[in-house]
Amino acid sequence: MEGTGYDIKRLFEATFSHFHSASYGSIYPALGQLQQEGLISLRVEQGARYPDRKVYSITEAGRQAFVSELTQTAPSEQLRSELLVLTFFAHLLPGERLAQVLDQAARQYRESLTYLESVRDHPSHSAGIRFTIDMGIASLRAKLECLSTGRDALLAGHLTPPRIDTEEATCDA
Amino acid sequence: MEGTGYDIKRLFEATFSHFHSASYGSIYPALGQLQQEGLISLRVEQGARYPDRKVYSITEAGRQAFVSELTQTAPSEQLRSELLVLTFFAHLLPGERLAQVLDQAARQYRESLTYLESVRDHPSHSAGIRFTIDMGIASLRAKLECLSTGRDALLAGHLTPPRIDTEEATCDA
DNA sequence: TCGAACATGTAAAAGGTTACATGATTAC
DNA sequence: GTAATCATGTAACCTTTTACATGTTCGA
Repeated sequence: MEGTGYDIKRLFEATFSHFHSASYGSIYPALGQLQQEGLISLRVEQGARYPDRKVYSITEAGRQAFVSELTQTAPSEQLRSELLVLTFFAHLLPGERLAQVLDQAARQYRESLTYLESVRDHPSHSAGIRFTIDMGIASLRAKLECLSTGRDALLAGHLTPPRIDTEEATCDA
Repeated sequence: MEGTGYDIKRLFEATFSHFHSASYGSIYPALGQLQQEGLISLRVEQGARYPDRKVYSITEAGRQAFVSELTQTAPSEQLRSELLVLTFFAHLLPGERLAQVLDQAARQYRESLTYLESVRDHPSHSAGIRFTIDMGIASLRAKLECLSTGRDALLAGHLTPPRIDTEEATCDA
């Protein structure tokens, strides 16, 4: 339960990336504030190598505040998918662009999926972390399947003028 | 292709809700700005009933700008799930709280799913819209399945002290 | 030697929500 | 009569990202 701002950034990129993100611009100020509030403590490592490391650890007060926060707040969930905005207006787009975007999305999903699958069985992972990863995996697989099932219907309905009730995207079955 | 700010809000709530959201605080200023830029035009309906309606329509310039926007930007996707943050730290939480949160999430997912399934086959929906809905449906179903499969493992691993390598969340199989 | 990784931070700008302020109408 | 729906908007606030600024060390 200790680490630097840099470590936190890496943690976000490695383990949180499929459900949360944070940049240095929010991490470093937050660490400073938490320290002032006594929720984390600071130890400076003046290593011979690299710049000074500011290693933060959570305090007992911090742990309590964290658990209290997790316990009190109703968990919200927000997503903002420009991919789906795009497909929503698929009829306005040139078919090539649409195909390109769908394929690019599939590639990214596959990449994320591969990554999550590769880290899933790390023995150091708690059940909670594994569950979190499983949710990501399940969701990605579903989206990939939907993408591959719906792709042709989307592109086909595209070459004809946008007739609304002739084609079927059979992802849902 | 015309409507009021109020209509847009409803559209977001009804059709966009599973992948985007917007509040009046962003819709109304945006409409004002778009109008000044000539991308949408304004017609005021002084109906006998209700306050004046400001009905906006997209202009030809606006349509071009919109398509251009959709074509140029690489679609980003960001989600922020406090539910998964919570499960990530499941070992810190009292079991009751965890169960309550998981069940609440399942309820919300089921509700969204029911809604999406109910609107999916509207004949007025284009293939693009249907695809968008299908992605939502697929994703929700996967998450629900993962929730129900993983729930017991998460809660079971919970009563014992957080031993890390004894339990299995078998959502991924 | 050159790029990636290590390491910290700030300031400005962007983007968004919440809460407020107002008021008619319609359905129960 | 009272709640929901219709309808518009602003201002303050909050959160977050982006871009900047700086410098070392390690591996190829």
